[in-house]
Amino acid sequence: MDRTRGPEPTTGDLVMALARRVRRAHVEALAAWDVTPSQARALRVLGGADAMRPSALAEALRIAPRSATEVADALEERGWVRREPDPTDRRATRLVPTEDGRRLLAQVDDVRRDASQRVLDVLTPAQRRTLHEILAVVVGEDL
Amino acid sequence: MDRTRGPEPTTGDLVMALARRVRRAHVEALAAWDVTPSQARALRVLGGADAMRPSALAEALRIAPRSATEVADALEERGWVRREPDPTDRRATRLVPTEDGRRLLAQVDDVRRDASQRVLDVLTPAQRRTLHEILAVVVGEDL
DNA sequence: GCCTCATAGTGAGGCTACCTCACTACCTTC
DNA sequence: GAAGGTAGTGAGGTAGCCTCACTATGAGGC
Repeated sequence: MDRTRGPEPTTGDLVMALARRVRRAHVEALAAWDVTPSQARALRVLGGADAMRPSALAEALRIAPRSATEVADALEERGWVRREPDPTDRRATRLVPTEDGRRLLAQVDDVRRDASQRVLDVLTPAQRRTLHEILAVVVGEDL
Repeated sequence: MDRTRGPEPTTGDLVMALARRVRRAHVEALAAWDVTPSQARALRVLGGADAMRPSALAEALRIAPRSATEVADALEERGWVRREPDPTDRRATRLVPTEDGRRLLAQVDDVRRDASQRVLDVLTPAQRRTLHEILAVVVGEDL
């Protein structure tokens, strides 16, 4: 027995620990483009459709609508999305990725893929596959 | 083909997504004790030893020494750890969990375990075991 | 047409959990 | 006993969330 160690970490603890490493890898990898992980995440969701309302973005990202406004602000400021008035509802706004945004998305996606790969490279390919599958089950559709 | 979806999420994305859910479950579960997840995490590490220096805590948690000071402040303020002068080095401080701190740790650990279990309950027991094992390999010793 | 109620987005302000940099007090070594 | 390293912390900053309150607009009943 090793009395100097506390209770065993829960699976939740391990998830959190791994997430911190992934986040750091992403931050580092994305720094060159002046993109934060949450901006990249939002851009990835927005890139999946032609146009999207902030509220839909919020739902997909599982964040508060107000927070979606915030990330949209950041993306707009950097020229990666445009805000257009929704022709069918004058209260609403459509978030539309710009050409720059789509270009960035393509580049950044590879970089992020590499970064998380590096964090996981102590695993065998089979373990990586299994991990991915199990996570996909828990997480389901949206990020 | 579903043209409305963007690139497939990387394993890293899935880890981050799951981590957000675990974090929320923890926040919710711990709210009753006025403990934040990071405080619980630190307390768990501190509970594994009789006394620990802030710098050692920082290393175990993989955060900057300055940030360890911060979480130690929070734990001390709530009466869960004491700062004692290190008798062997007058620059140093020893962080020592109080009786209250150890009691809290015991209670909170169960609550956290339940919370992460709930997030993962769409998985079969075998999948949960596999997930835990694989994560343990990646994360290794420290949180 | 008007009234009521709901909905879309955002300003204001707050929080956690990190960070770097600069500084003081102390230790170690020569 | 001076030089250089180490322990902890004050000051100040950031990302990424949150709630609450507000405005502008839409939609249904009468």
